[in-house]
Amino acid sequence: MARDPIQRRSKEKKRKIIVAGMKLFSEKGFHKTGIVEIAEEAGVSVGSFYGYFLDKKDLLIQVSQAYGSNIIRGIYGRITEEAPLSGSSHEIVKYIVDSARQAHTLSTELHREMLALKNREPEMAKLDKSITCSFQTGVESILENCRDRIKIQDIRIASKLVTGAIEETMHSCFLEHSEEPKDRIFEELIEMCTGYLFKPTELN
Amino acid sequence: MARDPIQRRSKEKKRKIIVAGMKLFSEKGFHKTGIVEIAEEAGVSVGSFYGYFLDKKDLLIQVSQAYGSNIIRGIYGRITEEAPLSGSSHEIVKYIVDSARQAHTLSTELHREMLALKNREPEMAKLDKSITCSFQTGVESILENCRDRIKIQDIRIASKLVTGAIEETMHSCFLEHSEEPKDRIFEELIEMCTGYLFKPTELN
Amino acid sequence: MARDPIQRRSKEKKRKIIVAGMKLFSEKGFHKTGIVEIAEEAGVSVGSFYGYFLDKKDLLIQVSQAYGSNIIRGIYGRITEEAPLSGSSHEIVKYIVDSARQAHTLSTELHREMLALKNREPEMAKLDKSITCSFQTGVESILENCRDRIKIQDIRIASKLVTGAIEETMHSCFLEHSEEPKDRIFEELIEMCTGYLFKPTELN
Amino acid sequence: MARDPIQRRSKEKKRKIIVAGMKLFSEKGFHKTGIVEIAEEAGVSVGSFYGYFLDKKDLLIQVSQAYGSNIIRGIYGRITEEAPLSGSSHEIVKYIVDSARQAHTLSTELHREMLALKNREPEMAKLDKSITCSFQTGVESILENCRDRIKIQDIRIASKLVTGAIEETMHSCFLEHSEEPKDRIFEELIEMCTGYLFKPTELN
DNA sequence: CATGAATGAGAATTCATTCAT
DNA sequence: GATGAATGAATTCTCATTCAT
Repeated sequence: MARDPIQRRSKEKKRKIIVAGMKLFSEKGFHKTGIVEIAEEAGVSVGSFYGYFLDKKDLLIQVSQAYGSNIIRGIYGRITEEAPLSGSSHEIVKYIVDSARQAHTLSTELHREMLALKNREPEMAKLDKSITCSFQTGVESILENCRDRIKIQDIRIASKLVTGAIEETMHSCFLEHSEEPKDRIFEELIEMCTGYLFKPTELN
Repeated sequence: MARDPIQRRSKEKKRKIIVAGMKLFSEKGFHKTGIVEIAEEAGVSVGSFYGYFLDKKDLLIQVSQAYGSNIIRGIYGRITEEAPLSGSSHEIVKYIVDSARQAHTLSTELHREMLALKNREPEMAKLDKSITCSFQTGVESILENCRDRIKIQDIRIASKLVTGAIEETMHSCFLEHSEEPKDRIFEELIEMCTGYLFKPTELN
Repeated sequence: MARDPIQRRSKEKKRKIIVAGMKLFSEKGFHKTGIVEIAEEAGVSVGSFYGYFLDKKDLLIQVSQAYGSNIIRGIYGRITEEAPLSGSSHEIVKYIVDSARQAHTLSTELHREMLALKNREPEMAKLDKSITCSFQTGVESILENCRDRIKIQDIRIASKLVTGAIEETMHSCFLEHSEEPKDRIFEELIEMCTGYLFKPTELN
Repeated sequence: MARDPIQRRSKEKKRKIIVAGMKLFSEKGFHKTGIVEIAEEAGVSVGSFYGYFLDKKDLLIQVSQAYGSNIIRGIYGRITEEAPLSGSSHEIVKYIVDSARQAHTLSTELHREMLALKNREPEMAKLDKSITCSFQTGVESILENCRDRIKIQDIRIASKLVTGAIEETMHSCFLEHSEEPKDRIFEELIEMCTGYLFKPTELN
């Protein structure tokens, strides 16, 4: 019966467990990390663990949510507000790509693990979706805000496509270690997306 | 001591185990599938399993290899030869996207599981890479073959980008169940890639 | 991860397991005794077993140590202090032989098993050696204490020989069931040792 | 159904298996040696193994018998005939001790393993007994043959005692590696036994 | 509330023995 | 007779979860 931490001490303990989980899931993966280990890392007893979390999966979900909300709040959350809408289409797309880039620099290893589990655990999938979605929504509203310079009809689908392409490129750049220079790849990515989304600039 | 099957019967048995593994890993995931279960599904004794495979991970690798080589041989392998090079740029890209689509229709669930494990198991990652690579190489050579109609400079990087975008779209369409109509998405995908790769057609 | 029992309850549990091991190893031998059986006999879960012992071999070692220290402390340990040094040489040797006899009445079956394993398990051999050694040392110091009545030069080697002969006789009397009357054998044994160790008595 | 080898080829095969068993049991111990391994070492199929032996234990027994009869025939068997009865009592005992010494030089490791199992396997115990017995009987008849110089009354018991002491000393010298010089120990052993068995020489 | 020892179902793996070819 | 692949019971060990203190 996971209790809701009311006192400060409790909250602190729960936080410690989440941090420990984040660290260990990242380092060793979900399946290879044991509860005892997590408790030790958090400086907490096994019993306490079950005071705050239903089971190991529950911890994973909360760890991922913490990670996810970091990304969402920290980066995608502000994507709309700070977008350089007055800039060139190239600049706008570059801003979007850079945002994603920042998000993925955060904690590659944990992301890896989340990805590894989202296909089996519905909670995980939901979370992943909400992260992606928040990115997608951000892009959508940016595009909405410069609808007159936009070429494509269905902003929804276009956003999906573009964010998908960006995400994938991030993964292939950060999780696998491709030989191609990252910067060249990102440039091309921006090129592709700009060309797809925006009307050609007059004087180009 | 994994014996190497020489005789027909043995080969057949090994194949059965691989098929069983493919099925169960797809349905329940690697971690939730037990050896006994696999053996039962294959109509084989546990002892026999260990006659052909070192352990469960060994089976996973071989299952994935089987799956991978299916895709490679069956689809990406022939991508270059059968590409409609004389068709319009749109048709060419459509052909590429459709190939990917076929590959992913094959065994979505297993692919899911492979993806889930490639981040922890080096063997798995290698395999995934070789599949992706075979696709990428196919696209590269197609582009090579109509270089005069191609807009982009670096075919290598462009292929990577395009195959990445296509793969990602496939996954988001087949593994997650997006609400948007698949066909619309694929159309847009083709649009994006065509616009990026090819010079604009005269009479457009 | 064999926990070291600090609290009373834990110690009690560990003791129970050792007793169970002692019993079963004695009755059925090391190889034919399973962990589950041991746990059941001890009234403890399998998990608990692994809480206190690294594995079955670890239990064997600790069982043997317990048994060994019983013998050493209980019998050989006091051999020097209580030896009837003022008695006749025959009485002294009789005392030594009787001590050994007591030691071997204790737990013949387990001793059997220890013997059976000392040739393969270094830990076991070490233990056996330390038991024998403690006996030998005891004999040495007794002989030291009546050096003037002693015939042989090298007390060390003589002790080794004598304790060896005594041990062997014990084993052949207790482990195998010889037909000869034990008492006659022990008498002769005493005779042999006395004659070897001590100068002949004047009035004999 | 262990068949009795009639043809030469069969006999040869069986012999090979026994030799293989002897080697492997010596090297790795009974429990850690597998049937497949034995068959391979013997250059024979697993099926064939079961053509000649009922099970692994059966092989052990036969291996031990082969080993035992080697000792018996080769050494203890001839002990009586070749004893230097005309020599001094010291020479006679020395001859007995040397015989035992030879017997134990033969295959220390296998003997070790036999010892390790004789306490559990009745067949094994029987065999060990028959070896010991053959030694004991040999000693008995030697003593019988110089009864006039013998001090002790009961030759039977005295032989048992003496052979026991000799055996034990052999084991402690060959199986454990005592630091004391072997030759000194053997000299003392001879001393002890001579003193016990024989009347003191007049002119000594 | 906290603790961490206890639990025991479940998982992987081995290997003596059989038997179809 | 010979072969060696097949069998599956038996064994060891792990670890998420509970609960008495």
